[in-house]
Amino acid sequence: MATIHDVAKLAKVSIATVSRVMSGADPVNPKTQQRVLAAMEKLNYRPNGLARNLRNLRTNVIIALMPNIQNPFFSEVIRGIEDGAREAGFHLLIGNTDGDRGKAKEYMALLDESLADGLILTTAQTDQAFLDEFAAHRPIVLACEYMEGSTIPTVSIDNISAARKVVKHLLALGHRRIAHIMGPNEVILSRARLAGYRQALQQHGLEVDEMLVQEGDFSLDSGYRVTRKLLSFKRPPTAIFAANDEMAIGAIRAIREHGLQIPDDISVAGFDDLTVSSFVSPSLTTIQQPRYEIGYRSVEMLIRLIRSEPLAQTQVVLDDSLVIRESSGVPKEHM
Amino acid sequence: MATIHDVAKLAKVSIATVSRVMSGADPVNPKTQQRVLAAMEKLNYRPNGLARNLRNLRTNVIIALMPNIQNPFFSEVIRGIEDGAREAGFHLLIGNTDGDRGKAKEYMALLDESLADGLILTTAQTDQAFLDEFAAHRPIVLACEYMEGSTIPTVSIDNISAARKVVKHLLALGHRRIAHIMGPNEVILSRARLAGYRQALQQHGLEVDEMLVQEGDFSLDSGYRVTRKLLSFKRPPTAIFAANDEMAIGAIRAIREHGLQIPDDISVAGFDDLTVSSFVSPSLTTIQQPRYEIGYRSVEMLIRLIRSEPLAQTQVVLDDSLVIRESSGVPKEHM
DNA sequence: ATTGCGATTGTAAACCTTTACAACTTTTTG
DNA sequence: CAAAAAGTTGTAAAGGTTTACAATCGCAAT
Repeated sequence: MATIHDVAKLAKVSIATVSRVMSGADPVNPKTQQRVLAAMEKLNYRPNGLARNLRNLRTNVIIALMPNIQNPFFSEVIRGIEDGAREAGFHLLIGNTDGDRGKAKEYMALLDESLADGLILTTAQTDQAFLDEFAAHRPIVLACEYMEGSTIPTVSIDNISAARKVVKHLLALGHRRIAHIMGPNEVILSRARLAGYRQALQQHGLEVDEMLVQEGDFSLDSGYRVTRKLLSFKRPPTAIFAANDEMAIGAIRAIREHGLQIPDDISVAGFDDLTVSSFVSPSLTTIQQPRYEIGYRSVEMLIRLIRSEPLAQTQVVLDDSLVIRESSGVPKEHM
Repeated sequence: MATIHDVAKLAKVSIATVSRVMSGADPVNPKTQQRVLAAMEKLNYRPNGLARNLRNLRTNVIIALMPNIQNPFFSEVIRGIEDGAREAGFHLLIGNTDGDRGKAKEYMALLDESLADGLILTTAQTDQAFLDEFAAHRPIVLACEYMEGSTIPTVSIDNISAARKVVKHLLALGHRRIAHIMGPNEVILSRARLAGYRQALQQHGLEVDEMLVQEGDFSLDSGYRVTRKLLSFKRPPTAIFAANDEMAIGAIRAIREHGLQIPDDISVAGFDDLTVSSFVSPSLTTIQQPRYEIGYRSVEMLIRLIRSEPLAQTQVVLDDSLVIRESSGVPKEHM
């Protein structure tokens, strides 16, 4: 591999001049520049990024941590992050934590080893004190989740009000026995959506039947299993609100296998509006959230942090919207 | 940030000794070691990875390039890659190309800038000559796709025979007008699956009706659109074989909207066996391929290449299997 | 006492850039 | 024509490691 010294020697200039030709920061005599460019071409010279990074103490790498790449929700967020990163000249390192805090910490350590410039967390398991401490001295942005009482810059929707919106929709259709399939309890997001569910019922003067709140893990399969359980009750729910679309699709499968019609016998609503949700049958009532934009805005903020530029806003809340499709309808007794 | 010099000074040793304590390669007097460890602890020392990488001319980063992170097929492959990489102490940089060759080349350039040690391509657009040349001097593995006549190490299934298997299944059920929704023609994989489709028909003594071969782009939506077109024909097909599950799910939607029953009026088969494919209604007949293993084996090979270790095999072909579910059945006229 | 050896540690170069500063050349100005 | 300014280039240090090689020390063997 040719180095800058080889180029300098061939072009009969100093290495400083070669560097200047590359960066374009300082003026270089056009003739000299030509010689240098010719030499670089001839030697097929490629600057060594490691040396450059060491000198600059910058890597132009940002890390995005997510609990599960497989979840299509996150892959759209990633797209936003990746596009934003690209535009600013950053590369994206993706870390899959599988919800494992140890893995997450491994990735976080890369910041301290100068192997990455910043970090985006798409799900904070609740080690809030640790996280706050960590974020105090390092560029970090929290995407998708809002952490009560934290000062970490955040981009998300208002999960509580969004969940409330879904449940109110079901209430307005006439449902009274509405179940909730929540995500893992240790995920902040899950608890926020559950809170919205409770609020809607309470505002409607209804008690929450704790039997109707069941925990899943955001996977298709968990939605399927939990729904079978719900259907086995003496008084099964007339509507199910799942904390994400995947679990809702699992629920749909379980309901159909049970010989019931959607939405005639039972309504289903999800959360996230995955692309597939408008293609499944019945198509899914759900909350559309600006996943791409969440990613894009997060990385924008992160890069400002990295550059020590001031943030206009430290907590960004984006709009969501309820998308009503075939899976939710008036309950039977009301028809 | 404390450096190795600070640690050395505090522990009253040379930087070489500190380095030795970290690497554990050379022997160090236990007492000295204790002093050094204490100093590191006290200063909260973290070695600078950039400096280490520059010195070693290694980054421990590998890049995985894919056309589309959003495709759930790839996210499972990524998991395999990521796990394999982690186990070997490598980090994974994910590059989304959007099928754009320019973006792909940008990522590939990172190898020449010493910012990554190796590359896994999950889809080769056909710039075969360029790719062969590029791979000749750099650690590269091709995952998912087999490139005819290339010497680039590859891990994949036999797409031709797998596609043949699907079509033979449909033929065995009695179908004669079988459509194929292929992937983008410039993707090798798409052409392989098309080839399998043709072979199966020919081996059965049937002509290929070129009207029944339509091109999609692997997205749900393209499957939907193409199917509407197929259904508008005077003599629509009695079965549709889509080159991936997403297009198949799009096809199902279009067929239902058209008021037809699956599989009574028309059968559908996909390719990939996404998790969601067993949850949609009707559940999908498809080809199961070992996505995780493809990723895992690819990275294994790549790391051997990076370490200049010999490869036992340069072209690995893994097993696939046909999964028959609800979406395929006997055509009407045969019932 | 001398020699030799193993164990341990230190010195200094190398990895390849970027950039502050100095130096030199050419042009402009009075 | 001298002096100042502008334009161009070079020198050398710095960024933080790893490691080949040399040096030192203690101790056993002769």
